[in-house]
Amino acid sequence: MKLEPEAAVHAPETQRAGRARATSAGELSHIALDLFFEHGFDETTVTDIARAAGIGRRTVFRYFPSKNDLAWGEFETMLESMRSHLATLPEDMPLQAALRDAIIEFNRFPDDELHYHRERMRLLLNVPSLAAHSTLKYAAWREVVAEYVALRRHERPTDLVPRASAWICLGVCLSAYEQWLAADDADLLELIDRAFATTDGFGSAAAAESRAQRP
Amino acid sequence: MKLEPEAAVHAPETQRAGRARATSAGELSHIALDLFFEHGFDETTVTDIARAAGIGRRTVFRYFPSKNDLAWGEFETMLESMRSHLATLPEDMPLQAALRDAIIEFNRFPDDELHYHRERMRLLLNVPSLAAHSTLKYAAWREVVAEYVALRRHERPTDLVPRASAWICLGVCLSAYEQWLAADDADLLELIDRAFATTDGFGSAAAAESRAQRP
DNA sequence: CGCACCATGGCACCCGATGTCAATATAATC
DNA sequence: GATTATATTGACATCGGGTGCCATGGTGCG
Repeated sequence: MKLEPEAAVHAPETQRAGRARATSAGELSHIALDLFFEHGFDETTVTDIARAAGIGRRTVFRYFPSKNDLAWGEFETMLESMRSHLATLPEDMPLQAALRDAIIEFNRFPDDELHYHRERMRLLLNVPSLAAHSTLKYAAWREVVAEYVALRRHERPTDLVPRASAWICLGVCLSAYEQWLAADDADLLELIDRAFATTDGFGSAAAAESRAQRP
Repeated sequence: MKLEPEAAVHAPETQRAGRARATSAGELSHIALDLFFEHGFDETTVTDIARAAGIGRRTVFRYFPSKNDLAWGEFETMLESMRSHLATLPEDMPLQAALRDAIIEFNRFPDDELHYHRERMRLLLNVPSLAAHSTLKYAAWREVVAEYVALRRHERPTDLVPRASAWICLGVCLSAYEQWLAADDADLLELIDRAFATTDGFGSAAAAESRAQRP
């Protein structure tokens, strides 16, 4: 599983002065993940990873800001492609349909990467320190959703509805992921679809009722 | 703001052999929060907190498993009361209305604690390390919701709909909290109500559409 | 009193994370 | 090919959160 060098760096950086990198973020992340799978996340120290990659411990932190980020790999890149995918959707597409489409696309992986992706997600959702760290990643993901909802509704991304929509989308995704990890023959995309349907009627009755009760 | 000794300990523990506790979890949490408010979370070391409380650093970790948990205080106790509140709701109450009711109750605070609660939430939502740690607390909260939804739907708490519902409820709450913190004259409970309404129609169209497309 | 019991806190230690700095390697330019 | 600009690299050193260990100190009871 060879990755393009500099795959994680945002600037393509065709020709640059100075010493060439000894490794790439993608490569380093894979080395770390293999160790995590084999020995467990907490049992693997950054020193172990550095040794396995043949670089210095300090250098690991130059590629990834923290040990946690190693497990997340190139999430930022994926976020960016979701953002641009949303931008291509037609204005007249219903908002919910657009979100569903973008989220399904975000979670579509080639067959040969599915197993790897599954194991990675198993770590991210089950290892406490990783699950904790994930909040920050999810916030970035929600921001993408909120920005789109705000655009479509002519509001600010910080307004209530964009924010709440983003949270709901995240919840839909993660509950689908949880089911996916529990049943190894499940289809992730179909689960996301079903989770989306859960929001049906949710809140409307309660909110209407409440508005009637409190003048 | 004096707290009962052992307020955080589940067993009431009337008379116990052995040395008496030097402080209580509630008291310690308040001391820590005051320091966090004044100097910032990251700038406050556990040693500072221990010194302010007049106890040893090691002892702090005996009351709270981590520095993060100090900021959360007695969340588990609040969870427990939400669980028992849900248990008192009539079976024939619509599920969404029941959830809305329990969540509103969970977030009702006496006026004199509102300011304190606000500052605490501001920390929890904005300090990165606390926001990260919150995932684990939210998971426990969602578990309470999922258990109730499962009970009402005769499913398991790990099934898709209970899990997704719990996520949606959490999202509703947190987006309301965010608005509340941004506008200091806002009414938290009303914001939660409005956020609940956001779920209206969410997903239903998209999901139906999708089911039609994929045989 | 003496005993069992439990909280305390000092100490050493691990590990993740960060700043500094000198050595080194390479690309572009002359 | 030599020079220079630019980055990488890793060896320190340091800090703070978290943990195991164990002696010590306070409490109630027989």
